[in-house]
Order: sequence, then structure tokens, then C-alpha cells
Amino acid sequence: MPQAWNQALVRIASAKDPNALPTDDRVLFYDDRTITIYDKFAKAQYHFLVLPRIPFKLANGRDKGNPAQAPPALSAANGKLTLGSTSSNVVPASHLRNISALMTSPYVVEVLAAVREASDRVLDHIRDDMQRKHGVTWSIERAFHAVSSMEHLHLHVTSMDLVSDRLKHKKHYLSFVPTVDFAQRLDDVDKMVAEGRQALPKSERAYENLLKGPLTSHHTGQRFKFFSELKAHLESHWRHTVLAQGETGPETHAESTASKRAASIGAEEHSTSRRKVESHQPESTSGPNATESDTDEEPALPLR
DNA sequence: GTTCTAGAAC
DNA sequence: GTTCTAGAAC
Repeated sequence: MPQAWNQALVRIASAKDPNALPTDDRVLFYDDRTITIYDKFAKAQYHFLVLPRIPFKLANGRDKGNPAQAPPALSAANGKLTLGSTSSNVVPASHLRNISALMTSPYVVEVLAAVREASDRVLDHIRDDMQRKHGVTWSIERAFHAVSSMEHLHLHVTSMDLVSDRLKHKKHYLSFVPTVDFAQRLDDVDKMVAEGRQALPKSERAYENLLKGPLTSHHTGQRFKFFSELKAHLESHWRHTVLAQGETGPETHAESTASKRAASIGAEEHSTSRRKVESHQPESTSGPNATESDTDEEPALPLR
């Protein structure tokens, strides 16, 4: 079968039992209508994908929200379903191909709500892990790529350090930064849908061209000529501006990692002195000092 | 989507 | 030297 690679998310989203998926699919958690997986080629310290499941079952009763986009009424004789179309109780998979298809769907509000709900849990998970490992949290974006080569709809939940070995190309960087319109934030898509828009504002071509734009830091606005320089800047910013905030906390870093980790196991109360770093400070120019960073991840845990 | 290769271009 | 573009990949 040619081009199986772009069907990978369809396969995962179609899993009847997410626990039975191959282990390298790396499920974080799931619920009735969504599955969240680790991105196989994470472009940041934290990078997850939230997928609506196939089939995506509609809630019973009426649809809330958009009356202008109400699902087509069933023409049922005597209250019984006629015709061979099995169940009209699910969102057709074709509506879930990508964000553009979803925006034309009568079920867009319900799908987005389910994805949002799951992504809220992902945010909690990420922030807890940031706090536990580094004693600090930093910004996370939720966005759809305006154009995607992977088939099934997926919401990226990505920490904005963008520090990763798998961030290898300019287009990778530009596709995630909130300062470039290629990443369509969940909040913005919700707004467009609420306004009745059924398509993104720009053409596919226009979005793809955004990935050829200049290399500008989303932290400082600084321009870079070479991708390697931007990479060094991202690493430096993360280590010296973001993570440094976590080291000035109540604990000194002498036994920080081990003790923090031990203290937070099975405990729910590490929310007390949480710091947030929102960085728009220009940093003093720092030479490229790249070090290797490995994140040891925790095991996947199914919901319920 | 990724990896690899090649040649052109800066 | 690096970046960019293009094509192939069973």
C-alpha cells in the first residue's frame, strides 16, 4: 500500500481499544471521543496530538450551539431508521480529515468541544510534569496546522521552548510559532466557527508560503540568518531564561531533581509555589552553546 | 510526515 | 560553508 505514512493517525484514531495499539504509538490517554498520543517526532520538550476518534459518536439529544449548522434531520419513517446507511449517530470520518473539512461540517462545534476538553487535560499533564521536573512552567500552544500532510485531524499541544533534536528545518519552526499564521490556535478556530466561517481565511498556497518567511524568534523578535543560530537561541532561551526561573525557588538545585521527583510521586499538592515564565525579554546575546537534553518521559496512562 | 541525495544559489 | 529546492522512497 503506497503512502501508508500519512494514514498513521487514521489508524490510531480508529482503534477500538487504544490500549491494544502498538507500544510505539505511545498513547498518553484517551476518552470516549478522543485519543491523545505523543508526537512521534516531537518538535519541543512537550508535544502531543489530540485526535478525535473514529467513529466519533454524537451526544444524544439535540445539538447545542450553532442552529445555522444543525445536523441534517433524519427522515425516519415511524421513528425507525430506514436505509442502509448504518448509523447517522456519528460524525462521518470525511469531516475529520483536516481542519478545513471540519469547518464545513455541521458537527464542528461538538468535535472542537471534545478536542478542547481532552486538550485541557493535556495542559494539566504537561504543567504538572514541567513543575515536577523543572520547578517552573512555561507557555504551551494548542493549534491545528493550516495545512497538514497527515490525514486525520490532529490538535498539536506543544510547549513553546521548541527545543528538540527533531526540529530540523525552518518550516518546522515556522509551523509552530504563534507569530506565524500557519499554526491556527484552537481559540481562534473556535472564534471563526462562532462567527459562522466555514473556511480558513487564506488559501493552502498562502499558508504554505508562510513557511518560507523569515526566521524570527517568537521570544525576542530577533532575526536569524541561519537555522542553526535560531536553534542555539531557542536552547539558550529555554535554559537560561525559562529553566533558570525554576532554580531560584525554595529548593536549591543541589538535590533538586531527585527530591522534587520523590516529593511529587503520588502527591497532588505541588501547585503551591508554581511559577510561570512568560518571556518577552530580549536576552543578552549568547553564543551558540548547545547541549544535549533528554527528557525521560513517564509511562502512558489510560483514562479511567 | 521522515530520510536521503543532488545540484543550484546565497 | 550553509540553505533551498526537488525528487524518490515499495
